[in-house]
Amino acid sequence: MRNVSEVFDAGEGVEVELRGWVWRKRSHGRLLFIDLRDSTGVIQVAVNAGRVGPESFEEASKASRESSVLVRGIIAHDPRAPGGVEVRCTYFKTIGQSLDDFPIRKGVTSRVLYDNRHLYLRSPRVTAVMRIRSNLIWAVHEFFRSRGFVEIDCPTLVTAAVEGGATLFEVNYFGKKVYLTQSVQFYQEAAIYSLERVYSIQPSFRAEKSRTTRHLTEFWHVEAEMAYAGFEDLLKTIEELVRYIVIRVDELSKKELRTLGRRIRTEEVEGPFPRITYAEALDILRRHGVDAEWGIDIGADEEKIISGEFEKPVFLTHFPKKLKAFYHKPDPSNREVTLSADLLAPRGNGEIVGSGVRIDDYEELRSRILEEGLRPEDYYWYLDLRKYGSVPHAGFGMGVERVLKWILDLPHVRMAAPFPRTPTRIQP
RNA sequence: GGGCCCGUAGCUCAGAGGUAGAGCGCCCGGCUGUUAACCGGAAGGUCGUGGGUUCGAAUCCCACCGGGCCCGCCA
Repeated sequence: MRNVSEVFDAGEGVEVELRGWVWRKRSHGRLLFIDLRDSTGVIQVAVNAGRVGPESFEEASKASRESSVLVRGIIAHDPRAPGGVEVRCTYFKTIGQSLDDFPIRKGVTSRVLYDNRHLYLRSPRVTAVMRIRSNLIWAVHEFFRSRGFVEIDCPTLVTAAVEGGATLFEVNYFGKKVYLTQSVQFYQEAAIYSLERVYSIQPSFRAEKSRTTRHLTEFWHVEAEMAYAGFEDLLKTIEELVRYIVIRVDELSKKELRTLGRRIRTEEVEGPFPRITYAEALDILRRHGVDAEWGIDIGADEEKIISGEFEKPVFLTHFPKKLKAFYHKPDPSNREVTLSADLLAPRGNGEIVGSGVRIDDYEELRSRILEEGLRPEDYYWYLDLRKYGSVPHAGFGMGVERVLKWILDLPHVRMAAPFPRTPTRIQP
């Protein structure tokens, strides 16, 4: 019997030894209650001066919040205890005393919480989110592995942008200017010529000073690329991935969801996800009184209106060429729009996936690079891929923290990252 | 890059021209069934920084610094 979780499942009268940290303490003089926290949960320990030796009682009295302690005692089922179970202490020893100014307390602002993220990480609710995040990553691996995808690790230091617009973090590389990656897409495109179907789970970096509840400057990016895939294959894969991970995370995280008091709305991913084209989206916006001319960007306000029409994630497809990066393949039936799709999460949670069919023809890709005012020599190896046995292919990227924000109803993506990076926060 | 807002005790905030306040936390004392325990007491501040107006500035004005929210950009 080594952890809190096991104690809740064990029977009355069993002797137990626990190691953990003092989460809260309530003293009644000769009786004190300690809420003991370990990696699996929190349980009340009752330290009664009449039942433990004087040395143990003295240690328990002096143990401050967050002290690490060793406790031995007897399991008792008692309705007065939180959760109905407590440990009646027979022996208490402090392993590491804590200073008396532990900064994580009820009522502090998010600034204090994130300035002390290294300590805030100990809170049961944060622990639960981190376990759910781990389950989500696990589910992503399960999904891709079961479908013949190979995981590939791509470089973080790169020389050119993938996205035209997004800003890159500059790094001094032995005197040469290089950048932190925004996406591993180009490297994955190189890899499909041998592995055919690849995926990666890596950090991506965006130097935008985006101070919103859905932006981090460093975020974890699930990306995949598939040889021979067309538009339909692409949307089908994204939909099945999102459905799989939501249902699987729910299965794997029952206990953590109880700790958070959250329910994952698995009904949101049942059945096919609605698909609407950019042109149809404009119609919806006009019905809501938005002056939606062809070519306008679908911003946060527009996304909220559109996703508000549906209760499931919704694909927004066929964006105009000029709104998308140069590598997006035009729709053969209307070359002004691209075979691209963004997935908008329900309840105003915004874009969680960006995807598209890639241009596979050398000349077409080269002329698009020139049209965007970019230099083909910067993309020499990316262009090479279209010279030697090019194949149709498509891929997508999904933001891990954004998915967690959506399914757990988090107010901010920073809650989904252990040590979030934002424009104003780089420590801890 | 654009717009709005906030910096007063360790934390959360009130005070909006007249000599610095509360709650929580810490510390001390009390308490054998608490659930963010409770009760009593004590300590704790050049009011973000610099300048200006005024008999007098936490309070009004200017600049700077730090932070938050929304938008743009995106996942």
